[in-house]
Amino acid sequence: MPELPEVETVRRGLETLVAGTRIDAVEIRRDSCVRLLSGGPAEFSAQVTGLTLSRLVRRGKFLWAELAPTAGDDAPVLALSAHLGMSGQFRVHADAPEPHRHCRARFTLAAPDASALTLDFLDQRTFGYLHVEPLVPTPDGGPGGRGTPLPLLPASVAHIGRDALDPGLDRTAATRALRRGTRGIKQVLLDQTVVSGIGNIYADEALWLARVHPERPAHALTASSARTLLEAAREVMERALAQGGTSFDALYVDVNGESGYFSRSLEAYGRAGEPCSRCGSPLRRESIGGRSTHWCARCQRRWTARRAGPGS
DNA sequence: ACATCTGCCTGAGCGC
DNA sequence: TGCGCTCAGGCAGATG
Repeated sequence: MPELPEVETVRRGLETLVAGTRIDAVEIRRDSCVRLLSGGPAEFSAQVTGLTLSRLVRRGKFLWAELAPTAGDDAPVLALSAHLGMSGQFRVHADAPEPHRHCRARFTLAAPDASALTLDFLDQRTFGYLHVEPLVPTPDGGPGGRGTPLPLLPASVAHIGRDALDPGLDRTAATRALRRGTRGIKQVLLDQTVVSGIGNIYADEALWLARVHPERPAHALTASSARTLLEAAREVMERALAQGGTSFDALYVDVNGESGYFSRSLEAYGRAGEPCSRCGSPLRRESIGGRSTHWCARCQRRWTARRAGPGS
C-alpha cells in the first residue's frame, strides 16, 4: 500500500520524467477513476488537454501536478490531483506499449524537445483516482506540499494536515492534536487531518518504535509520548523513503512493487508470532477498528505504568 | 464537534 | 478443479 514514502518516491520519479511536459491526449479506460468530477471523463480530458505539468507536489499521500498554460510558466491555473488508494501506480514509457490490464488512464505527453511520452495510471483495486480541480490557498499560508514553493493546494486536499516530513508541520499543534479525543491512538495516527501520510503499516511501525499500545486512548498519552510518537513516525518514514528512493529505474515508476516491501525493514507489521527485536516476546496481531494491527504486548503497554508494580 | 459505519473494488488464498 | 467465501486497504460521506 502506498503510504508517504512510496508516494514521495513516485513524486520524485514523475518530477524527473514528466515535469515540463504537455498533455496532448487523455484516454480514460475506466470511467470511475475520475469519479470526483461531475462531468466525468469527457470533462476531465477537456480540462487538462493542452496544459503543461509544471511542478509535481505531494502532501501526505496526496499527489498533484500544478497545471500551467505553457511550459516554463510559474502560474498554475489548475491541479491534476491523484490518490493512489491501495494499489495505484504511475508508469512512464518512452513509447506507447499495449496498455496493462489494470491501466485506468493513459496520458500522451509531449516533452519540450517534442518527443512523445506515455504516462499510465494503473490501479488494480480501483480505490485510487484522478481529479482536475482548482488550486486554493493553504490554510496556514505555507507551501502546499513537497515540491512547490507556492501556498496553494487542490481544493480536495485543503483539509489534509501537513505530513510528518513537512518542515512546515506545527509540531506543537500536532502533538496536542494527537492527545485529543477518546479514540485509540492508532486511529488518530491514521486520521489524515491531524498528521498526514501515515497508513496502516507505518502506524504500526511508529507505535512499536515509540512503545505505545495502539489502543491507548489518545487523551491518555503524555505530551512526552506524543512527541516521541510523532518523531517515531517521522523516523520510520524517513528511513523507508531512503530505501524506496534507491530502486528507481528511469522509465519505470514503481509504487508498490514487491521489492519495496521486502527490502523495507519492518519491525511489527506482518510479523505476528515472530519475536520482538527489542524484547524477544512474540508479536501479536489483532484486528483493531477493522485494520490488522501488530504490536508487542510487552514493550507496548496499554497504559503507562505509574510505577513498577505487580500485574501492570 | 466527535466518533463510528458504509460503500467503493479486485484478486489472492483458503476450505470444501 | 473449481466454486464461494473472507480478507486486505484509504478515504469520503452519511449517520449516530
